[in-house]
Amino acid sequence: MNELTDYIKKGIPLSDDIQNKLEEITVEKKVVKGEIILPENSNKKEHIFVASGCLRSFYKAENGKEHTLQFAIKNWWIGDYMTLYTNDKSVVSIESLSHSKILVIDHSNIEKIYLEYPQFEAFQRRNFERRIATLQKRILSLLTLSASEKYDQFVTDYAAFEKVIPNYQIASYLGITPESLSRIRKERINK
Amino acid sequence: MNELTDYIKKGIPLSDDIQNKLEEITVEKKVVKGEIILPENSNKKEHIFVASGCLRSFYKAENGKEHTLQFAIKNWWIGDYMTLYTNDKSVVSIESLSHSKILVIDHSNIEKIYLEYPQFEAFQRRNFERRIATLQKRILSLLTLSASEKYDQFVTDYAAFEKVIPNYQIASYLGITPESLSRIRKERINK
DNA sequence: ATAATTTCTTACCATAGATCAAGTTATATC
DNA sequence: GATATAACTTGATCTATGGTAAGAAATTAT
Repeated sequence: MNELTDYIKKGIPLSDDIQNKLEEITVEKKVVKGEIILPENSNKKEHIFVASGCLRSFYKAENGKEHTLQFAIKNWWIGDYMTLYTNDKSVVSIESLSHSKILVIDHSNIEKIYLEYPQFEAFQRRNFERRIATLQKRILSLLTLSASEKYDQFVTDYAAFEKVIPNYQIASYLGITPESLSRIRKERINK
Repeated sequence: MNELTDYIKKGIPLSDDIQNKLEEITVEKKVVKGEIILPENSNKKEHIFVASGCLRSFYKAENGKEHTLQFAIKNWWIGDYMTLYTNDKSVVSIESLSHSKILVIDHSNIEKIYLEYPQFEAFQRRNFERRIATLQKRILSLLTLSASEKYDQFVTDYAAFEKVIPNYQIASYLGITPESLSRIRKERINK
């Protein structure tokens, strides 16, 4: 297992001083399963850090179908990056898939911490470099793998969270239908 | 056009002081069409800034097929982020699609500049946030759009570079075959 | 516990896009 | 400018995955 795969599975925990600072200007929030943390079409620009549990961001297409952009597990950040630096309203929704503990930090507040704590800026810069790597890895998967291969990879990378994430959401993350995923899972059992 | 689309089209130019500093520790390099800047299976950890021209990074699958991960145009950064923090050899190749001017900076050198120039750290952190946004936007396209819709979006975002980029590479970026792209282009002409 | 709702499975049919193959046009090389 | 090579097009067929529908299983609410 290389460091990228390791990062995908575990994220990078905050150092104590940064976590303390973040908790100073925000509150660790407990959310329950199904709770919407950021709705679509919101004006909020927020960064969410997952202390425990599991969140997901998803895009709702015009035809009503949901497409999962990201699952965020312990030590991961999640937010609507696509509208962070625009005046547009949020394009994704973020919901909790389990009882979770999260830090919700407004973008303008986080910018203040960057100024105050250069080590946080450095931490995030490296963190973002790894995020770029995982996103590129996913793009390559979408470009090169069959439905069944994508599912294999998902199970490897998100093993611990399979129980929390319903299959239809896994399907929507992989870009396949729930029916196809069901067929793929059947093959696995039979062989 | 929102700021994200704007960023996709133009990138973010370096400020003069950062550009000077980067040129101090590296050299602006001229590369010709077809030149390989970073081969796959290399041990190099390099960041490349495109001053002019067009580069692309691509992954070569076992079956020999090439999958384009990124086109980098003026003011864009390109590199193998997937192996930046691992001991693995580079998984993508980077080549020039035109006569281009680039800055090639070793990862260990760039880390030094981050330490010396906090404003460069801040610049890159924001830059990476936008990168994450564009990558997520592409993932949503791959999840939600038909071949023809993906091509429409590509033409909008990369309009200026259509002439430099051969169609089979556009196809490999969109995750379709050159034959399919050819049929899509035919439809456009007929309507 | 029972009912209501949501998620998952399975079967059958439909289709977007892939593959194969052959020709055409464009680009690079001598 | 002729020739070789690479890129593009077009048609015929194939296939992986999607869509529809209906029932089974699991989860949630009463």
